[in-house]
Amino acid sequence: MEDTQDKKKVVTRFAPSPTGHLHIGSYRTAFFAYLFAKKNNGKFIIRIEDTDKERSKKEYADEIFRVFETIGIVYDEKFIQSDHLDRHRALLKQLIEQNKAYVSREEAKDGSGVIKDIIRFRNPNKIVSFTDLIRGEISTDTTDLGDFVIAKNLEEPLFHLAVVVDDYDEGITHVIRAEEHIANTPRQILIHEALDFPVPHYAHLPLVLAPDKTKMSKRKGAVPVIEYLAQGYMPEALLNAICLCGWNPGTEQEIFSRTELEQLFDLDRVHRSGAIFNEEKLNWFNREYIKKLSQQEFWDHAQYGLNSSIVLDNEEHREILKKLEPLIRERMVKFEDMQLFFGRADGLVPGEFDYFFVEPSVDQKMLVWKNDTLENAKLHLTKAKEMLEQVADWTVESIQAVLMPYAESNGKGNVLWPLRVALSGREKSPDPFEIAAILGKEKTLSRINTILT
RNA sequence: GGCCCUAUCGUCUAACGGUUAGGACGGAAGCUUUUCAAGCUUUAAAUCGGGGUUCGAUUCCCCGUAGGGUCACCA
Repeated sequence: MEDTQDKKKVVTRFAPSPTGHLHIGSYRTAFFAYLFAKKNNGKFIIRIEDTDKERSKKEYADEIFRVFETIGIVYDEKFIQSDHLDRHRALLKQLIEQNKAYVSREEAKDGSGVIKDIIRFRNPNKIVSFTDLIRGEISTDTTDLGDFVIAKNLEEPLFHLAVVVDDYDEGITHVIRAEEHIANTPRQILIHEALDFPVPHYAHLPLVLAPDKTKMSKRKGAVPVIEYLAQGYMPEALLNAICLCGWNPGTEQEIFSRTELEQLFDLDRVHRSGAIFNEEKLNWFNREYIKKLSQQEFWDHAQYGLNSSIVLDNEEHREILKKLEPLIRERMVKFEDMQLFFGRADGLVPGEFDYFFVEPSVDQKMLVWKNDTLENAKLHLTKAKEMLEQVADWTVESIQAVLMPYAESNGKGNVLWPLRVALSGREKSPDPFEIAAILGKEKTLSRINTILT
């Protein structure tokens, strides 16, 4: 495991600015930086870039930490950029003293006409090239950039300076960030050189795109990751889906454990082109992960989406709920769907499965299967009732065993449809055997009876 | 517009220069114990265009085209 002494330990970072909710794209960047560090036995740090005091909000920074926590991205260290303001100022001063930057009196760009001092970097106007770990050689003639601004004034250093100083101070070896930063890299390399800091490795990740193939933004309906979590997507599923957007290990495997990812991930298999995040596929991932949950785990999660008073306020109903597990598990996309099945806390929105708890009102016309008649439907129901009364061992299997021969000789639809409707009152539901088994003998028979009388 | 980046099914993607261009999601059809869901089977669907290089290009090079990113006293 021991690396050669001269080989520096890998340190990556995720450096968001807390100016809004972070979406899939940002967390993918974070996760890739994390995975790369893990893969190389290195360190992953998070740095909140809050140099823009007007736009940065503590609540957004808190949200990032909270999402990291629930999603399970652990960082080895965390930094708040504004804590290092003095250091940034000192180096700004140093650059000016060394004549590598200068104070420039200019009219404010906001149109106010105010004349003030800003600090510009003395651009050596040369070709800067670097090897991007994902894209290869990228070179830029920095002459086009001019003497770019690195501080608002002596007291307020800006992004480019702060990033370079912090990356150096925090020992960052690999800057892994989104593609939109490619154009910033030459500037930052110039500052590294001016400060006599070693230049880190860079890897620019492709963008996660909105469905219209442009950069994701709130305006285009980018869903904050915290929102996905709130909807009851499993963190593991979310991360799995995020991770496979722009990267894959070259095999046909799609479901990965965290450990597998930490071993398999590599920058050289990250794509160069942007990708649209496929929410349908996220749904599929989530369902796959739900399937794998133990009973206990399933209910721990399901608890989250469940707030139906009709279910929770009644001991007997809570028992029924437990029996419903297989049915809801195979119908559920995300845990928020518990509300779809069982209604909301206020009881105003009905749940799809309410009939398991409360006797449904049944539309007589719905009882009739295709071209059959209501008389026949009732006849079959009567027969079914008689047969069911004889069932001693009330399980799906025995109920089915008793009913099926009759259904087969009289037309399955003709018999089973009215029975299912009688029990559920719905056009769509699980099959009558399952409903009957969960309802219990007594309720099943009484529901049929209600229809018949 | 300048600079930079990118280009395989609708979407995410696989393919030492040699494959019937593979998989997944989604779609369609069918099967299964009516309907719903699940499951199973089958199926449609792609190498942006033009030139090279080569015995042979999805793959390498060039030119187009298209898309994207970026051009702040934001990050």
